[in-house]
Amino acid sequence: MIDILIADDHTMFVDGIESILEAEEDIQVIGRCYDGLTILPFIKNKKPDILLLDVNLPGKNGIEVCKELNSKFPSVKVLAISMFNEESYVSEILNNGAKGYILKNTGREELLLAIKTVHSDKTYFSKEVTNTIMKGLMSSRKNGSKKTSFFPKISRREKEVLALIVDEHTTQEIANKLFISLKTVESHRSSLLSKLNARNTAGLVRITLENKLLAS
Amino acid sequence: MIDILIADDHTMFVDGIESILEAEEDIQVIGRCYDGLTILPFIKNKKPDILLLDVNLPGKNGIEVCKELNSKFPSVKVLAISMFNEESYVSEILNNGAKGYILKNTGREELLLAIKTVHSDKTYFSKEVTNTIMKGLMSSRKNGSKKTSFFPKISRREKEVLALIVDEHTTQEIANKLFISLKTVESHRSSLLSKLNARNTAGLVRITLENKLLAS
DNA sequence: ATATAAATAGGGGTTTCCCCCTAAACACTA
DNA sequence: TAGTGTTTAGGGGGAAACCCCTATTTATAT
Repeated sequence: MIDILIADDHTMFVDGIESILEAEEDIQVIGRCYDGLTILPFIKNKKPDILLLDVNLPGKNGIEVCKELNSKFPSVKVLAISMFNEESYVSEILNNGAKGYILKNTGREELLLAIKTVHSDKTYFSKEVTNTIMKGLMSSRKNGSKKTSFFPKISRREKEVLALIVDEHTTQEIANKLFISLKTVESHRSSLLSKLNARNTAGLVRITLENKLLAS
Repeated sequence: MIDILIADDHTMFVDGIESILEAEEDIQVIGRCYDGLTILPFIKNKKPDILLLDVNLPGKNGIEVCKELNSKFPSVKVLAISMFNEESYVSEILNNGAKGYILKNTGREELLLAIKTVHSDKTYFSKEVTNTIMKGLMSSRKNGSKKTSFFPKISRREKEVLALIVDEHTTQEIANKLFISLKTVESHRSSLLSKLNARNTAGLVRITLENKLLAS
């Protein structure tokens, strides 16, 4: 019997997966989480064999959850599920211990196959995801991993600054709000300009919104 | 018996809804479409009572489908389903004949209620969606405008300047590009700031992208 | 344990943005 | 034809952004 915990904020989707899995005799859904914060407390009580984990979760996103899980409860295998076939998501959650990654547009059969594969301690990636990873690898080899649509990690503080910039605050206002010096904020701004490959504030805002860099 | 056609590109999601609806005796899923292009041909053959329509569809998006459907097959009632609780989506698809709008994070019970409500020729909106619409209405009343956006008209030249600002060009560069004086561009910038009620360039870009002011 | 990255902060300088003001030429339209 | 809005353009000034540089302290990861 494979015990499964589903974590996704879309109730309808959770219901759907559950309905699919109900038909399977050797699979059992032992819990549902609708945000990132309730996952770890749940796992402290009951240990599922597999966590079906949405990458984009409110509260605490899937990547962080996966990271913590991997260090605290490494016996729980994570199968990541996402709407988005984006190289950044895929590589990041894989680097944090996920055993598989499938998209929400994969069917019933593939879902079951993925669960069983991951349960037998192998890794599973759907075909589209594999392609994406390969493309990502290839482009990073070509350009030395700089230019193409993938951004270096933006730190926690940089994100805070970025959010305030997008929200029309000036550097001085941001400094006051975060209780740090004007120069420090300027420092973060300049890191952001370079990391996001932007020329000015306009670019910072555009790139942030177009790539949903603050979503989570 | 209520005949239903599901249109969503996420197979797993379609399977899920189908599993939920299977348990209902008076509801029958008569078809599935995984993109926008196959919906109308399907409906020419079999006429469902209700179309569960994802707003974001590949091929042809939900709004266009809804529009065509409303003129060609007005007997088919559209219940829109979306990941996103965004005012623009909601109002647009409602203006094109959808009878209801629910989010993908609504549960099994609400899905069934929505289907039955729409089938009895009434409209159904989930609570979150209702809130969004109300907010949209209120903000548009505040600034007193005509249709979709609640901003004063932006002139042709202003739009050109705005587009270049969003594209990270400086005032001087814009002046060169448009063969006008620096001061003229500054003049346009200042009109834009005041018309869009922005404090600075960051706000200009954010408001432009969030309201899709350059889409047209 | 020791690189590596992040967060902090400063000096000093240039460029760009934003604001105030005015004002002419043109185009639409009531 | 008078009025409204658009596009053009200027002077002058202050604030903000951007750029170069260095440098310390503190997490984090290998």
